[in-house]
Amino acid sequence: MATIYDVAKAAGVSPKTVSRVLNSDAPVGRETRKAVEAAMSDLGYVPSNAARMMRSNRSGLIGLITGALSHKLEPMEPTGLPDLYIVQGIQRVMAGSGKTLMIADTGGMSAKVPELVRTFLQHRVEALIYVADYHRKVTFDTGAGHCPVVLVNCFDADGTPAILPDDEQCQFDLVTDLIRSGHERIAYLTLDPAMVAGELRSKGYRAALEAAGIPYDGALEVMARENVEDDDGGLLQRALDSVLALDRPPTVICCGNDEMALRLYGLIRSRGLRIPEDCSVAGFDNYRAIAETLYPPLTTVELPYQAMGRRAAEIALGMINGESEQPAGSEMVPGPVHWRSSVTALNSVTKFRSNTGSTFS
Amino acid sequence: MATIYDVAKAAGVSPKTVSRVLNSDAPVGRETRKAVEAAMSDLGYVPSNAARMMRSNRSGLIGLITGALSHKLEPMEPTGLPDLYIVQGIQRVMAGSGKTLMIADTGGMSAKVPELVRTFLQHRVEALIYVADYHRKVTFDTGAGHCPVVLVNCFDADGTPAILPDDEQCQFDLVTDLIRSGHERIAYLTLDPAMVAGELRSKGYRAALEAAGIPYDGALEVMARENVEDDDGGLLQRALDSVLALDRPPTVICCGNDEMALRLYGLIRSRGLRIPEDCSVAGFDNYRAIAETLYPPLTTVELPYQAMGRRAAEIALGMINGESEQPAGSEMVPGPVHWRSSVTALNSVTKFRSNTGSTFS
DNA sequence: CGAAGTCATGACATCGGTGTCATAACAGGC
DNA sequence: GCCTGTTATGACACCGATGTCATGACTTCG
Repeated sequence: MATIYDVAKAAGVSPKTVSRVLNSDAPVGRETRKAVEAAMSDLGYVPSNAARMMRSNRSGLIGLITGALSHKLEPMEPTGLPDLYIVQGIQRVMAGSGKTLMIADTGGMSAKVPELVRTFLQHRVEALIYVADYHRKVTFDTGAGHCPVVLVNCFDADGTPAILPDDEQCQFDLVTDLIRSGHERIAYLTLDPAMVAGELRSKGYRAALEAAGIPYDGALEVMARENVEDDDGGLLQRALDSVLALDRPPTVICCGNDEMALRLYGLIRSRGLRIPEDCSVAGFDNYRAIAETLYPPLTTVELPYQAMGRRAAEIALGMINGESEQPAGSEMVPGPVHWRSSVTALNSVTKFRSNTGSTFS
Repeated sequence: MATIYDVAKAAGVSPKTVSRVLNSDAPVGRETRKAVEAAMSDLGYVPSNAARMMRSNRSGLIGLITGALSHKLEPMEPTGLPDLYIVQGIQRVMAGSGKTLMIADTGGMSAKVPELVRTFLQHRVEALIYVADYHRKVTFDTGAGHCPVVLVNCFDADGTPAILPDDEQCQFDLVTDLIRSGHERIAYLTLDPAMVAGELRSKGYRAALEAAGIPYDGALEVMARENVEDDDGGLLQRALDSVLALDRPPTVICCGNDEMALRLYGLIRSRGLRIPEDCSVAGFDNYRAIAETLYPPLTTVELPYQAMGRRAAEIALGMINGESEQPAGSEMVPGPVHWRSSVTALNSVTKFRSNTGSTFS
């Protein structure tokens, strides 16, 4: 592979002049420039980033660690691909930034992360972005390497900058919209509260009730999914029956996610109830394969994964440029409520404006 | 960031000795080694790949260019994610090879490819892999840079090594299995033959008939999908009616892909026919969201995208090591037939063994 | 016309590792 | 005791760019 010396010799100039043509950081005579450019193209010269980096100490690389690529990709598995969306968002911002994004996949084994970090540090990446596949707490260690780190869809104990989905705000917005449309008896069939997302969503649910002055009724909030392998759905059935058996049964049932709503549709109908006339249903995730396909289409709320990715990329770039001193800690990104016909309005208000940019479809 | 000189000074040895500890390419005294290792860990030393590369001229990098990450990811869009599967296959092989895979996404704009190639060449990647999103012809130019290139899911005019799905063989296998189960009047509603995949599948269909000694009837092979925006499905309806109206109508209808089969199910039933009793149906792609969900489940054939990715990675590694001189030209990878109940057996053979590793589910 | 400023260019050192060769200490064989 | 061989280590050049400084030619201004 041709070097800058080969080009210099071929053009009859000094290497430094070739360098000046490459970077246009100093004036070069017209004839000289032409000769150099001709030599470069003759020799198929491509400058070496490695050599360039040794002087400048700027690699132009951003490291991205994720497991998004190794997902099973079973299209019918009712799980979105949150991390893939996040990666897309990051990719989009980086593409326009002049930095080169290096993506490394864990292959599903988080034990490989330290090795990948090491490789990235050897390449002197200017920032590291770690994308988790679901909202959770992690420990992310770069060794002693003091490289800017941004966590996405996860957070650690050290206050590393983190971009997180605002599960709480989303659930709050959804329940608030339900209340505005006249619902007061609002059940919530929750995910396992051991999951970060589950706990936050519950908080949002209660906060929305409180903000509206509706007393919290513990009987309306029931765990309906355990984070275990052999969850056969019995938990959901019992949860549904327990809220339907209340003296004042709910007029709407919120689900921990859209998948749960999908199964709930069948259970509710097998109890002889109509959706939404006898019982409204709301989900969480806006997993469109479910939400738009169900009849009636499902009211749900969306976590803004692409936007999270974009935001993470912006923060990483900002840290590189030293703009933001210490973005310190986590940043929540809320997402829109998708209002569909699985929820019926109980009051006379036929139209209302949400404060959260809800969409109607 | 600490350098090898800092470590040397801290350990009271020469930089070269530190280098020897790093690479264990020469004996080092036990005490010396311990001192060096202590210094490295104290300083959080990480060797610079850039500097290392300058001497060795081996970057340890493989460049991967794809559009897989920027797909729309609409889960209900009846299209698989072939290139994402391919990337997974490549990733898997590379992870075990000691090379670092750099993934660059085109963001859907193929015009950005030359720029990405240039960036990769600047990083002195040892090989370049280009993954296309559907089987097609491309031109892929690395400039004068003589870097090994492997194309996946596409091919060019210059005989660049290419890994391709064996559309023809797959369709051949599927039709052959149909014939074995007693079908002789086999219709084929094709994709637009302007598509590479469409043409190859048609060839496979005809070859299977010929191999079985069944005369080809042009009236049974009808184009049912044009590669245009406003394809409203009318073409498919007319194609179906034309084959059903024949004197000897088909006993089984093959579709250009699973999506077409999905729509065909509805059309066939609206004609008052039962599947598979009155008319069997076969698809192409094994797009599981469709094939496994339909009732009855769809017999179809799968293109082996993951395997293609793995094979491409192996070939790239082989070219780097100079093993395979010139793998020259393209390599076809066949995939398995998935035999499901959308096809009924017309003969008395209840069980048969395919020569192509069919699966039964 | 001389001083100062701009333009175009080259010599040389440097970044952080590693390959080559030299050196020193010490062992064993004759 | 001398030669040869092994082990452990260092000095030094080099990979391919670029930053710094110097140089010579030419322009401009007072």
